[in-house]
Amino acid sequence: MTKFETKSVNRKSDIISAAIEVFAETGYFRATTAQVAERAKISQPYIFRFFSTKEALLLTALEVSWTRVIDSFRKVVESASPEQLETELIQAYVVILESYRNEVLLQMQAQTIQEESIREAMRGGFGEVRHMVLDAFRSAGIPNAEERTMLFLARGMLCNISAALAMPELMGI
Amino acid sequence: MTKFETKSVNRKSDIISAAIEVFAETGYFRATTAQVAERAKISQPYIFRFFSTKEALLLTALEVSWTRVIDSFRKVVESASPEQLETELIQAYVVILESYRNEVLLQMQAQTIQEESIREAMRGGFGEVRHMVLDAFRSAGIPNAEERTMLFLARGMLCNISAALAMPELMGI
DNA sequence: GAGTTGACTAATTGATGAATCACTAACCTG
DNA sequence: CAGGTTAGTGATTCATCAATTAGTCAACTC
Repeated sequence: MTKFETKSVNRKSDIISAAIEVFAETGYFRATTAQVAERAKISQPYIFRFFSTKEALLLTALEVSWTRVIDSFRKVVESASPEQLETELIQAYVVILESYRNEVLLQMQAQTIQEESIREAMRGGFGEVRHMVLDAFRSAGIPNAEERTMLFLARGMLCNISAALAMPELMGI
Repeated sequence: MTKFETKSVNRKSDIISAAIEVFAETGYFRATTAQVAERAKISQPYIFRFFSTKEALLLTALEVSWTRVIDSFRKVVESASPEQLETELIQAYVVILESYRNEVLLQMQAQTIQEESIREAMRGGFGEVRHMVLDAFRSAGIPNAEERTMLFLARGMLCNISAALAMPELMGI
């Protein structure tokens, strides 16, 4: 592990973190690569050493944000008792909403981008979460697992909006 | 009603309709006023006779889209029987999702725009819908009206995502 | 310690966009 | 029909952005 490699890896994740912040705050299309670079404390062209296009950076940022949710839920699924499963999943999501608000805001933005590569990434992330929750509900012997999964996801999406618009009256958790 | 006034009104609503389409398809920040003008079959500068800024046009487009939902729900609330209330509200929303997809996509975009004027418009629209549904559920004697309203809204938001990402497996209606 | 490699940036490019300006043509009114 | 008003546009402005190029400098290699 040379000094170079270490820096390089850090730079890449610096850029991703900066991109998540700037994209979430400003909006992906309005945000500029110069703003991302400034936040990451590098020069603007240097972003393109790690990401061939701005869109490639967005896709990586989305992957990070979905991994956050999926890993968090997986831990709950692997450890929670059947009775506590749904409660703990909800708690895990609340933690994400509070600690990684920008990642959620970025996912919400990406939901409306009509670009096939991005829609694919979003379908992938959403589908994986749904599948994991559904399997977990079934394994826990929860009746109407299909319906309960849908309601769980639906409440999550309403929480997103509640957080994004600062409407606490919608946060029914 | 002179010929002038009539034309002028038509132009304005032409522009709004075009803006809803173009903003929804392309994304508000990426979409250009030239694209909106082309869709409305007018010149680009002429947009600014009716809307002082691009953002003013967005706000008007959002108002139109919220009016669509609110008027539609009001009709249901004023006519439906207590037993059929929720079912008919859901049906009304499905119609909107199918017939005015672009307006819904625009609302979804606006949910993530961190600009106070836009957040205010979104809070206003969302709040009015919530209030109307909650009152109607209470008037209909539905138990746990608060909770049922939340679930109704939550399912609606999941339907939006299902439609936006083309994930029919999420459409649980 | 000459030469190579890797980290990083300044300067530039070629497009593009919101908004303004200056204008024409049609219409309407007295 | 003269003077004023409305509908509408071409051309321009000034700013901005993603991406490229060409390069600097420090560190490692042998």
